[in-house]
Amino acid sequence: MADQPEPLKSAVCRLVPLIPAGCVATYGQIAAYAGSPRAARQVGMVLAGLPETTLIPWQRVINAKGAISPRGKPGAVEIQRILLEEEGVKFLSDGSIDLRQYLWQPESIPQ
DNA sequence: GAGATGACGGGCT
DNA sequence: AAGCCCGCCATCT
Repeated sequence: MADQPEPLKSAVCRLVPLIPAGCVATYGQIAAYAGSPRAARQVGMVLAGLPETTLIPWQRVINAKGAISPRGKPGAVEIQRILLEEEGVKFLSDGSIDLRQYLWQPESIPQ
């Protein structure tokens, strides 16, 4: 029987916690592993909807340019940078992250 | 229902 | 190299 496609929100909540501390993943990467390679923006929407008390490491998700995505909420970008630095992620002088060094490269995705 | 918006990505200038 | 533009697609007005 054909199983329902897992809702994106559920997939995000399952996949993002798999990103190890000290690594980052891109929105597009999460979307692709979630089975919706064109849903990068929706991944951002799911993260935006998380409560501030969430245990999900949302800060490890950045954009494909290796930068923290700007957003409406003031200060949120700064917070994300601090959280990542606390996990050992180094930022370049232009405020971006070297994806060659920090991008999450999973060998397999457990169900 | 149509148009605007957004935590994106990739291509072109 | 940096910016601009366009495609994508769920949400919101």
